[in-house]
Amino acid sequence: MDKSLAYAIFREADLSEQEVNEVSNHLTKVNCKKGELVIQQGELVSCKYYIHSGCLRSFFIDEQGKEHTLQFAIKGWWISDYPGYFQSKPAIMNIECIQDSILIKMTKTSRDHLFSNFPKLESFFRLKFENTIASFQKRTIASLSYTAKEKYIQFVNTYAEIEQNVKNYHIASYLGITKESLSRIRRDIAQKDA
Amino acid sequence: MDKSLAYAIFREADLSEQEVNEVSNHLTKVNCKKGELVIQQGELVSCKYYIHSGCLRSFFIDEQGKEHTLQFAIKGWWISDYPGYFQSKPAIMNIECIQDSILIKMTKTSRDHLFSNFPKLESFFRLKFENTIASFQKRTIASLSYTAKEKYIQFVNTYAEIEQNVKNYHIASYLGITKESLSRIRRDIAQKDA
DNA sequence: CCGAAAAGTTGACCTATGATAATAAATGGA
DNA sequence: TCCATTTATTATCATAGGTCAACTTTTCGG
Repeated sequence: MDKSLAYAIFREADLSEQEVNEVSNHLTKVNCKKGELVIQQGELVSCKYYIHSGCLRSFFIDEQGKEHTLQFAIKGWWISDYPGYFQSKPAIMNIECIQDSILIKMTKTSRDHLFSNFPKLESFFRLKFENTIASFQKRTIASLSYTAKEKYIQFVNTYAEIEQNVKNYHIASYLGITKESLSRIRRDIAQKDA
Repeated sequence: MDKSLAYAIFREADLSEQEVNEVSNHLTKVNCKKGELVIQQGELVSCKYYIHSGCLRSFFIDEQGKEHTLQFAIKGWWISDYPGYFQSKPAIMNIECIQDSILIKMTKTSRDHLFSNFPKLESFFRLKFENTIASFQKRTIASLSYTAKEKYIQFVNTYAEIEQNVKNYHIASYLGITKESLSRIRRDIAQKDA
């Protein structure tokens, strides 16, 4: 894959030219159309994806057939079904392209190979993981203590860029409420502002 | 600190005797009484703790003064305020000893030092982080799609050992419901079983 | 072993959010 | 540009879980 892309993705890892070359060989560029699923519930998870452009979401479908959005990912983020990816198991969620996107794919095999050869890369991802964990703790706090309205306001403030790229019913399913409830919340907010 | 303890904590890291010695110098054993707070909301977070014995929980207090439990930790687990720990910032939560415990404390400084000298340790924690992230994704799924009753049943099944060590109102606050609701759920389950 | 404090339960009532259904508005392909 | 489809809104009614308050049971220090 194009070296300049690899360089951009791992900028903070401060790789040498030699290292960038090697890493590039393990990455694949993937064009993905709106609506495509790059990971499907039940299928073995073998990759994670870096979003070069576009927008994706991970969601799962419960027994009643309802969708629940776990995560959105935009430019610069990584996304995968982590329980499946880390343990090479079937996905418990789907990952859907919600806008035409350009993705950089990294297989688990490549990753393991790179980790053992380039400690810098392992550090790079360890740092990413730390941020992910901190975010999850914050989201858990929000989910335990905020009302639906507060969650929505926080979401909009924290992820303004994402908010502009996704449907309201996706946001609702991320917040754990129905699209109708979100609609009421939005009306309340609009009224108060007026 | 006692080398055999360090050896046990990092068993999977497969450290050499030399490495165990070095690591030991960076760990401190702490005895902690039931009720003590090892981390307090608002104070700078400088350590994470390994639980050698006993039980702890992390929780935060919202604006209405209500407690929300984020995590429990028993023998073999690590606990900290991660947003604070990773970024050396003030804690957004409290960490309380809910049983007399023996903890092994690792400062951020020690950790950073050890990571740069022992890649094995960085791998060790990277793996832990992966498991943590996978667990968080699963918890998020539960919190988005399960009823209170289902969450409780899953909790008991997943964390039987913890369930025996903590108060019901702690479990309620972990599940995001009131102690009264949990009480009713438990009655329902008991009735069905009878 | 006792009594106070902590933990758990129960009942009556309330409220935020869900369910359903109808409608309105926005979007996008021919 | 138009129409079909998708998305968003609104209204009505239902319900899971919250609130408050009284009461019971358990725990634990003296």
